[in-house]
Amino acid sequence: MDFNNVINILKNKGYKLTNQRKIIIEALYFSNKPISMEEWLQYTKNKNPNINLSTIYRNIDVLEDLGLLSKIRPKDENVKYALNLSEKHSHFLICKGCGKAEEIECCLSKEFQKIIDDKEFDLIEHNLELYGYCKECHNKLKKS
Amino acid sequence: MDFNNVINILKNKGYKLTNQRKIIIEALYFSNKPISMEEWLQYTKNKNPNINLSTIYRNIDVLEDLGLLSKIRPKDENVKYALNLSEKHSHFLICKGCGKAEEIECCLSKEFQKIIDDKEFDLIEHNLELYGYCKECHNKLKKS
DNA sequence: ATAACTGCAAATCTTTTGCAATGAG
DNA sequence: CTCATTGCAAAAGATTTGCAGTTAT
Repeated sequence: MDFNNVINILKNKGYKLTNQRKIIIEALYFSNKPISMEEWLQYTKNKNPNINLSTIYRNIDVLEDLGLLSKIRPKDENVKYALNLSEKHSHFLICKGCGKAEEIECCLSKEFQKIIDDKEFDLIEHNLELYGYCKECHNKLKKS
Repeated sequence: MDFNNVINILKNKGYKLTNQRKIIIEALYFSNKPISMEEWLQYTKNKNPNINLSTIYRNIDVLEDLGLLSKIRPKDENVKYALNLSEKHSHFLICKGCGKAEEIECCLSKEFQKIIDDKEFDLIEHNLELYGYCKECHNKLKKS
């Protein structure tokens, strides 16, 4: 999905495209990894120093309403945000080294599914975050 | 693992067993579901009205140090806490109706594992939370 | 006895909100 | 023109911290 698609989804739902909103979405769109609120604010302030924190928070609501936002909540760090651009249900492989996150498609194992079925549990949604080191960071670590 | 085991783990690491700490741990131990900070404080205040919020927060650090704490962070609710009593890596099936959580053992699917291996991603840890309705809540919902 | 622990109050950090001004459609 | 959006400042909520007094070992 390219950037204009995102903007169209926004407009089709009746939201206005303000300069701030465009920058706020760009920040996520052009980052190759989920970003913290601090990084988000920094990016946007670079493009428009007047952008206010509360504007970002309000746009989080907008992006959630559009179903375009992924929130990632590592155990030991602040929440991070990313655009959710694939229609398929997916999860992130998150590198503990460089922070890069890659979306991968989800498949709960059959064994898992069986356990859940046996309990007659009606599964509605799930959240899976995978942490480790990407190939590049792994190689760097080995060298040092 | 029974309650005394938990206390022994605590003492073996050199922590003291104070009245407050005992109550704080009891609250988690005797709850059949992960509890919010609010519920946690309420339980402890019932047993000892002087217990302070910051004491609970400080004991979170202790329990984490002991590797006994699970934090569950639903998308739309506050963090919830539970004791992590099984040695095996496991995850929670969390009921959106009654809040009850059941630990289940984890098994990432082979397909999943293959995707990760193909990327040469060095997986260190993962976090999986499953939400839905338990049998009882599901039945109740159907009736109404 | 003494080091760990706690309560309290204040500090810090994150997120939300009311309101008046601004700007997109 | 009109209503959504924004900036600002203040509020609310969550978590942490310094300190002096208390308690388990």
